[in-house]
Order: sequence, then structure tokens, then C-alpha cells
Amino acid sequence: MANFTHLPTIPPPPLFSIYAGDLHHHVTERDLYSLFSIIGPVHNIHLFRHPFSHKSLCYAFIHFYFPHYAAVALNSLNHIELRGKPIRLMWVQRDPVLRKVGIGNLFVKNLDSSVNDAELQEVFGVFGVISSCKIARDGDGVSKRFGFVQFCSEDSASCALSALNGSVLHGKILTVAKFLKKSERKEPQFTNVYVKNLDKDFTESSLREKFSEYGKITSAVIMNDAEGKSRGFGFVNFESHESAMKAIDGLNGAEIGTKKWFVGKAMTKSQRAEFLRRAHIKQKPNVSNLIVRNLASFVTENDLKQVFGAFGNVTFVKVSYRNGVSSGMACICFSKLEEARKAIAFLNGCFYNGRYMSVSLAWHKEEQAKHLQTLLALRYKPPFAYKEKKVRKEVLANKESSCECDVDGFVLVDKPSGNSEWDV
DNA sequence: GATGAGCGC
Repeated sequence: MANFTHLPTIPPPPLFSIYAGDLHHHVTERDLYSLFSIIGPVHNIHLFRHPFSHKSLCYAFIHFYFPHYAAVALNSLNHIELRGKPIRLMWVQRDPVLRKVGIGNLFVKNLDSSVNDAELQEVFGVFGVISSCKIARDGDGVSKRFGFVQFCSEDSASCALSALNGSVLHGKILTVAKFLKKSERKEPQFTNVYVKNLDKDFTESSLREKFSEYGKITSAVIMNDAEGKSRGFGFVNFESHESAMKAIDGLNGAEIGTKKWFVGKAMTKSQRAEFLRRAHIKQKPNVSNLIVRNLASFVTENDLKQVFGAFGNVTFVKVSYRNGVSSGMACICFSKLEEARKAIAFLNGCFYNGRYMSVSLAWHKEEQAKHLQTLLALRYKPPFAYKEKKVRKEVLANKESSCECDVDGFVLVDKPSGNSEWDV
């Protein structure tokens, strides 16, 4: 019999209320009420909505009159599909520390793509009480073939790990490991080395010879074209990471034959694509581009060229027009970041043609997206005007949302009567 | 090969 006493366990939660997460964004209070009432009398449902747009935040609380029904609902309705998406149920746990400690959290990979959340729960549930489990899916709901199972106790998790790691499910050998955050996981150490700028007559055996002084090699190839001629690059795989590092250190930039070799870590196609994408962003930092907002509609590109030209060399001016009408925004490029900064310091907030101009550095699109994600993660509350604009953008982007209306500059979607709580 | 997100009146 296992000794449970020394292992941490999540304490029993309040027993009337269930948290429902991962909801499809079109799931409504009514959908939830219809579903949960099947089990027993529901006291109320709170589907959380954005305070301005009233779009669903995709999670809800379901309060039952009797804890018994809450428990039954949690067991029998978990992972059921609502509007085509499986819901994920948990006991309400309001203590954020307890929610985030990650007790008993397992990572499962090499799942067959047919395995769904419910089956994952069934297989792992034999070993203890699961607080949350799900399979990672892409935007179309296709399984990414890995998932997460979180047990209420470390003890159950370790039982499941030792029993199920290496076991077979639908013909696939599962890997079960403790879940580690990205920061806790060390990068897999590469052993494969890429070499380019080889002379066309450089052979595999000379390649092997050249690299073997750095350590034991498991394979060395030169890539050929359809006619069997060298394409001038190849791969050398070492037995150890240290040897691979030494080889890069020793041979990168070396002049061999008539060429200067490039030797570096071999990348997969996707890794290389990511690398190039980042390199591209670095190359074009875009930081000397300005966005000007709140311009009067009659301000022209020439006007702006004059005003901004006082601060440096303006290389590009573009006013944004929609249906032939200025939208009050413009992009202005300086040849130097320094000049752009000067223009901001001087012109941002200036009264110009009856309006206060806003002048700020333009973001690179991808960097801005990342920045926004970081802010969201920190639960950053943007300033009012900003939030309003963002909501409008979201609403416009979401063509599926029904009954949009514009009230006092706020875009409201599916505004429920009264408050957003839907009492039954 | 792969390592989420998540909680109020």
C-alpha cells in the first residue's frame, strides 16, 4: 500500500460549483443551462463575457443546489461536445496558487490521433482522481497527438506514470512524463551538424575524415542532385553533443579547398523556417517608422512631409484612406531612428489642424502580436480608448457574431438584458 | 516530434 502522507494533495474544493472551460465561443448561458439541468436543479450559470463587447470569455461557473448533482455532472458531462467543441470541467478552485502549482501534472505524447479527451480521462482515471485533462488540438480541432493529465495528488500521478509510460494505446506506445514548464525543460542537445560550401569534388570519405578528429561520427553524408552531383552541402552526425560543438568550433569558417566552410547546428525544415523568420525581423527592425493618428481628414501627405521633414529625412509618407476618405492615420518613415524619436518628442500630442496628433513608433506586426500576448498573460488592463478600439477590431474580425450594434462608441455584441449573470 | 490554461458576484 502506498504511503500518501508525505505527498502534497489538492484539498477538497467547494462542492456546489463547477468550472467549465475551453467552451466554444458561441456557447451561451442557455446551452449550458440545458445541458447541466439534465443532471439536477441548477441554481445559476455565470458565463463570463467581455465587459464591453459581451463576447464570451469561454469559461463559466455552474452552481447546483445540491453538491451531489455537481459531482454527478462533473463525472458524466466532462468532455461532452457543445457546439462541436469538448468542454472541460473542473471543481471551482478560486485560490490561484493552488490552481497553478501543477501538482500531479503529467505530459503524454505519441497518442493515436483518434484518442479523445474522454478516453484519455478513462485510461488515466484508473490511477486516481483527475482534476483536469485534455488533448492539444490545432485550430480545426485536429489532435496534436499529445496531451495533459493533471491528478489531484502526486501519488496518483506517479502511479499512472509508472504504469502507463511505455504502454500501448490504439497501437501507439505512449510516453508519459511529469509535465515540465518550458523554463524547466532543457533544450535537447543536438548531435547533427550541417556543413555547406563544400567543393563539388569533396567526397564523403574526406568529410568523415575531416570531422572525425572532433569525436565519434555515426553518419556523414553529402547531398546530391538528381544527376548524382554534389550540391555542396551535407550533414555529419556525432555520437555526442560535445563532439558536435567542438566540430563547429573547429571547422566553421575554415578554408578548405577553394571555399570557406560554414559549419553549424543542423536544423529541421521548420526550425530553419523559424530561424529565417526571426533573422528577417532582425534585419528589418522597422523602428524608424512612425504611426500618426487623429489627423484632420483634410491633412495631405504633402502637409505631413513638410511638418515631419523638419526633424530629418522623410523617406515615405502614406495617409490611410478608406472609400476615398482619410481615416486620420498616416505612416511616416525616417531614414534614422534618432530622427523619428525627435519627431515623436516634438509632435506627439501637438494641436494640429484642430486635433491633437498622436505620434508613435510603428511596431513590426509580429512583434506587436507577441507584445500583446505578453500583456494579456500579465492581465494587463489597457487604457480605455485602446481597449475600446481593440474590441471593435475583434468584433469586426469575427463575422460570425450576430446582432452587433454600436452604442455610444462601444460595439456591443449579443448584449444580454440586465447584467451578464443569467439567473435561472 | 510534441510540454495548456484556468476562476466572480
